[in-house]
Amino acid sequence: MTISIAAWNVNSVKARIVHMLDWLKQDAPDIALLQETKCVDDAFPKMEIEDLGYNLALFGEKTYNGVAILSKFPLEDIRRGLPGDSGDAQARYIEAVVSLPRVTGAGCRVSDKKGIPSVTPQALRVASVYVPNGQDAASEKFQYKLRFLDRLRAHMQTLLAYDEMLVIGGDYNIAPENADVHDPKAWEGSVLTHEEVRRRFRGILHLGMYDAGVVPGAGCRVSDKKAVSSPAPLYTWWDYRNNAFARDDGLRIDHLLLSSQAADALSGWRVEKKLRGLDKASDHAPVVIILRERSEAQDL
DNA sequence: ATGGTCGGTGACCGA
Repeated sequence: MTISIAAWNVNSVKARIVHMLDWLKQDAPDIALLQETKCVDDAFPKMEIEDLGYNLALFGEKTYNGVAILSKFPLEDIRRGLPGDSGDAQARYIEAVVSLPRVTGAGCRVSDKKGIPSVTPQALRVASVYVPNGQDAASEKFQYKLRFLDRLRAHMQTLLAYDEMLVIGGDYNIAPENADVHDPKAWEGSVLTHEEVRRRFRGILHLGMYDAGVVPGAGCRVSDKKAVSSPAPLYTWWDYRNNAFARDDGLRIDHLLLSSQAADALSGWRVEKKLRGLDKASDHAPVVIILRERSEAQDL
């Protein structure tokens, strides 16, 4: 059994509802981490999504930001807001524990010798994060971005101490390396490539979070156990302006960061680029990872 | 609608 987890900045859930429902039907990710839903929870199109078999955890606000978790499995221990600044009212972080059904053996046993049912929960914690863009390196918004990243790092440190499968996905608004940028020179000094945000991204990796989009020394992971030796850059965001998508003038700024326990289960990573090419597309494409569930043999 | 283009909002702001 595998589990797919997607991160997607939808740029308004209401403007994207048709694309989103098509995607949820066709791609059917088990878990979807959404950003920039841009609506209050009461206005979120819950029913259409629930009808596709998803449980929802929402943290929205009017006009700006807004994050959500969609899950085919039950969600528990839902927490809204990133710790570290009680005065921060922006809806940019939500996390939850996903109860995974874990079928032991070949899946045909009803119970083990103690009579415990064969389907036992396995903890997976997920979070959807929308890191501030920062606007301009000289602006107050950029300082907020840096403080937010410091808080995110501190919170990740807390979560990593739980020693469980952890996936924090979303729009980080950071292109970690020049290889993640179509034209690094043109983006030099921008808030997406700024050395101060790249330092903080590296600081997060140093804690022990793994970037699912990177195989050390090999570039991007494209599918199960097939790392390409000289991969084409795989971007996740293309500006609406300047015909950027047609020129593939993009950046990789959406990421799924994994604890080692989750990274051990990672078997695939891909960008759903076709969604960016549709009419009325979001400016971001979904990023999807595949986790394979632990087998009994690996537990021993 | 401050250049380009979006989306939400409400007579611009944020990305």
